[in-house]
Amino acid sequence: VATTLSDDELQAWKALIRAHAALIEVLEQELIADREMPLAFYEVLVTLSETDGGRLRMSDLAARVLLSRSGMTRLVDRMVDAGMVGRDTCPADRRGSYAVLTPAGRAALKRAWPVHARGVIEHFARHLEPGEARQLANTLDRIATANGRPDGAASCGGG
Amino acid sequence: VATTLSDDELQAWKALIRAHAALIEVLEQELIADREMPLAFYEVLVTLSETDGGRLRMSDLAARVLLSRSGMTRLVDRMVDAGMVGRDTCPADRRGSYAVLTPAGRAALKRAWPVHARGVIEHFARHLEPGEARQLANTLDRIATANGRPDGAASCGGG
DNA sequence: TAAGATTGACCTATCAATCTTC
DNA sequence: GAAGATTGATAGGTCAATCTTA
Repeated sequence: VATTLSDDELQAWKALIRAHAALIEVLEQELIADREMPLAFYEVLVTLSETDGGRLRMSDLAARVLLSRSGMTRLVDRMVDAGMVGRDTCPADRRGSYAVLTPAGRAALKRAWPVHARGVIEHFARHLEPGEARQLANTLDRIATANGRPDGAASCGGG
Repeated sequence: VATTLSDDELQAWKALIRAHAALIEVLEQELIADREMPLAFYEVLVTLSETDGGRLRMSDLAARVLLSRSGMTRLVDRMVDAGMVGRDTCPADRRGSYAVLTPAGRAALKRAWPVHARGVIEHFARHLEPGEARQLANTLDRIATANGRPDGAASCGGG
């Protein structure tokens, strides 16, 4: 392992910070402007919609959306108020609680998804040259995995 | 401009989110564990140290560290409490206020920098193959710049 | 009237403690 | 006692309003 940071490496690290900040900011603004929905809501809707039955235990949901458990409790509170998800107890383990997509939640996702996809194309994918997307995905996935966030799920602190 | 998102593009975008989250988390934890300093303090110390005289107007500092003006006021409040920076009025424009590195701030940066650099090597640079750093810096800088965050400075909302 | 900085009100995240169930 | 979820206390951020100076 090298003991010094090359200029390219430092530039890459700084560019990662800037690119991330810029993208999150613009995508969130567009989603709020078009659909009055914060990115956090969108992430939860997408994550639930990818599961069978549109339901997930609170802990699992928190891990996939990179949030603490208590943070997820509060995020789901807000989404329940907005009518997008419901809560459901699980018969097998009565400690547990499910977050479940409501029909309104599915409808909201259906409307929000084109807005988000267009934003990702416009602000991110459009600036990649042929082959760069694959290369970028490869590199960043390797880094994420090496630091404990493989593709499928993730662990996150919180109580 | 394409109207659909390829799988590679979507994977790259998701990997960017995960890599960023993982890196920020581990680097912040290490800096706090070793130096009891949050990453935000570190960024301010580095930014000030790169200027002539170790001083910068509050607005300039906010722009470079990607924070709103009010956010920077509060961050500097905490750093003044910690003894790392001071405030100074500027004689030319008495509306303005400078944040200035104190000797203790310079000393804190001197101790924190090796910790941070080691973390960036260990968790980021170490996983890049030869040439990848340059490629990554190039790609991400292009995206950041296209979205309004060129290398030098940045604009940020806030009042 | 506008610009720089701060303050007030509020939002959303975390950590630690708590409640319920296993 | 341990695990899932929630709640209380608190940290740190934004926006809108305010104060001072240009």
